[in-house]
Amino acid sequence: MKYQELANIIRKEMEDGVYKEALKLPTENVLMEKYKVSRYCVRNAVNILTKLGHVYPVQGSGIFIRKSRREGCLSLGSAKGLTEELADHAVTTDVERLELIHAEQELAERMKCEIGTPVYFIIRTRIVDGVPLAVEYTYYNQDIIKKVDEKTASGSMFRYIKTELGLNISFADRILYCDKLPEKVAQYLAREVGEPAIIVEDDVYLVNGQMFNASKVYYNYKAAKFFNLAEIKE
Amino acid sequence: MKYQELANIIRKEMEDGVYKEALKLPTENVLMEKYKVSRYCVRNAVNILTKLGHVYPVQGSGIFIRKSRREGCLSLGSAKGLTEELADHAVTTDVERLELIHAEQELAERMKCEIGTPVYFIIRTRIVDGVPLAVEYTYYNQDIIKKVDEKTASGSMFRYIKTELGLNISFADRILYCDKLPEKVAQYLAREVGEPAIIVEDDVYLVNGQMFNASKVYYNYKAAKFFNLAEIKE
DNA sequence: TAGTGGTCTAGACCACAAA
DNA sequence: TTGTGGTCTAGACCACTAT
Repeated sequence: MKYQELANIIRKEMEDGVYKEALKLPTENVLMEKYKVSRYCVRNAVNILTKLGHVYPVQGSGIFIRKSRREGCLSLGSAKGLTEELADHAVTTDVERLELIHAEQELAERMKCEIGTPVYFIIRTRIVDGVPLAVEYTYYNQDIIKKVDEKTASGSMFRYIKTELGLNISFADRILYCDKLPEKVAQYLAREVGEPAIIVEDDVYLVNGQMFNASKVYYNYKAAKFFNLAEIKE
Repeated sequence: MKYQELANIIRKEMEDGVYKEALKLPTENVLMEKYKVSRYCVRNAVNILTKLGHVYPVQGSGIFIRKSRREGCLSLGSAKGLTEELADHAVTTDVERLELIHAEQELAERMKCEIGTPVYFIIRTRIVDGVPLAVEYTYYNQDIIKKVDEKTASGSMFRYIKTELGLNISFADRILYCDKLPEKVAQYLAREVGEPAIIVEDDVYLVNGQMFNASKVYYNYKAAKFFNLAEIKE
């Protein structure tokens, strides 16, 4: 995909401060000329950067660089796993539990699979720079994710699924709410029972529309902030 | 915009159950033929529906209808104000405070305006179906939003800004985290001090890139859930 | 193999901002 | 008035799914 690569290139240039002076990207015409691509590619690349919150185009005026307040925040609009998202930090993982179970009715419904489907059930504590950040309760459909062992579970599951298994992840349904920290989770996080906790539930799908993963993650409310870019149309 | 209208039409048809049987939308070719538009329009319309989480296209296979778990949730990816978002419910608003102040340094920085700029400061309690859902602390740049009175503040500010003032809202930076409910907010929400609360901070921009609104909203954790669609690319 | 959505091109006109 | 991004068209080829 030319436009995805172009987006990466421009992103890199922005990080290197190439456009810091101008506060803008070059015009579409200049970008077309510079990278010898059609306007379609340029506009798609800019769309990607816009969705990521790096720029905003203004009709008649230019493509402005945005400085958002996302520093230190986890992204709600893109999901690539904690390991990649916090690549600048030391992320370690304690696998508290890893077993192959069979989906009973409720789980089968959530995971849109048959009752009795083999499913990996994993509990992990994610520790960032020495501080417990989150506890994940997560399920993987074993018909799709054939093999998970302690070693893979202690690393980046997303990377494993993409590069080792060659599967293409597409999108995630995400529900977010707040509740009091239950006892078991409080222990994993080394915090007090009844404290506030942010809870994020994800349903994750492949490009072919198959759901392969469901999860419920409790975040340490002192350590976790989230960022999102909301569109307002019409 | 033809494709925005087309998206609305298809959305309407989906609501009316036109494609319920097939579980899919018609193919791009059929949609082009049916609505006499180019492929560009069809694909843009489908993109809108995809971003809203209503469909997902699968290469080689079709455009599938999605049933997400968003029922009863507030959207994080689109921001159109509580009044519109909860159009099915009875939303009432108590204006606790409304005054015109002048931005001191900290506020001026956040709102990207000069120190001393006149700014409306508003506190509102939003009540949904009789239950206090949220308390908003919000600031409007008076250079842009010329006039706010008690009456407008007790209704939909977004609708007022769009239809009365004719301004085009574009996007919002959104930060979300969790904390213990402070005393004053607990009173407005009629809940206990120290309970969990979801806090959402928005910076809202016009299409010309001007920031006109900053807000901090405390949600009743028993009543508020949020939904978002996360993309996973590369 | 036929049909689907994904990528890409070239070119036109429109709406808005800045000079 | 000029230059910017926004919308729209027509047409080509690619990648993937179904059969």
